[in-house]
Amino acid sequence: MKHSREKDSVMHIFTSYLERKGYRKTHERFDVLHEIYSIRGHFDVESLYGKMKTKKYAISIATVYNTIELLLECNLIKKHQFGENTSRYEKSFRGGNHDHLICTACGEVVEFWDPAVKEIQDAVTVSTGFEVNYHVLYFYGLCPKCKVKK
Amino acid sequence: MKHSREKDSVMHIFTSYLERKGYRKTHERFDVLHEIYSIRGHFDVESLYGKMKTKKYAISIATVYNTIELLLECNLIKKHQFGENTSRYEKSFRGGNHDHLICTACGEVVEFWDPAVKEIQDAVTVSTGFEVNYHVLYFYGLCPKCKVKK
DNA sequence: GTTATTGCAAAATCTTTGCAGGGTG
DNA sequence: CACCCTGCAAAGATTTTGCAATAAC
Repeated sequence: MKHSREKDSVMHIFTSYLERKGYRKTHERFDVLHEIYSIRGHFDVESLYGKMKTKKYAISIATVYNTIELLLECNLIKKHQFGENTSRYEKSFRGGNHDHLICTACGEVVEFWDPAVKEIQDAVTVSTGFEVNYHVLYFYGLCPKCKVKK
Repeated sequence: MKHSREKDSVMHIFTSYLERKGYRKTHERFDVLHEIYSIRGHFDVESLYGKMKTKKYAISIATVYNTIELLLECNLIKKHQFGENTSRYEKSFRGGNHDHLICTACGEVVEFWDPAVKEIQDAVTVSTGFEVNYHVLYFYGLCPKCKVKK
């Protein structure tokens, strides 16, 4: 089990969140968080659960769903639904604010970050009264290579 | 049955699409398109199907799903998955490029439009060389009511 | 007439729920 | 030692599929 500053940070954030809410700090919850922060890129519940079963964690799918709910609440993960019927998630600690450009021809994904997204969020927060926790922004189009081909 | 230029246009687009693909022009398919273009805002399959049953259209849920698939292919509707387990759709013919705020507690969806999204798109276009065709932007959080409850 | 499409119901998939037992605070 | 959380399995909800009957071309 590799230790990293990132993992220590998210464990701490999760601990604080659980304490603030009066929720219990069960080892299952930390197992899920640990496992998620070992995954690069996106994952779905099925693969996460399967991975944990393989690693001999004793955990049920119900608890995985339960924990994911908590991690969403404290913004340690992001939920995506790309049009399939299964939800996908990704960790969102530092780097959770990047957005994506997707090439509809070859599928290439490029990440970018623009501070103006935060400005839009602030404006929308004021005008609608929502409390925004996170966002998802995708630009779909053609990457340079596919643009040339066409 | 009200006639509108918009409906005539989308019927024509759909007809052309079906012909080009060699698909059959069944009355069920046009019934679904007609019904969808009578709906303001978002809808899900359940409500669309229920509405059509009430209006005494003879149609099955399987055919509704089938037709929605075709309408997605020819860009006459857009599919959204706001975090609930049911997909939602909306017509997309000259639908404007509005974006969405989604309440993660009660599922409420509010539309907004901010010109800065286009500015980000232009900036990203320049810096990455992508040719952007369309985008999706969701802000997730708590609506005013749920914010108070919490 | 051919054959894609429909309707029905059953199946498949993903997620939630109820409840008894176990672990946290 | 109270009661929140877990695991299990069953239930729910949405979407897909298989197949005979129907209708478009």
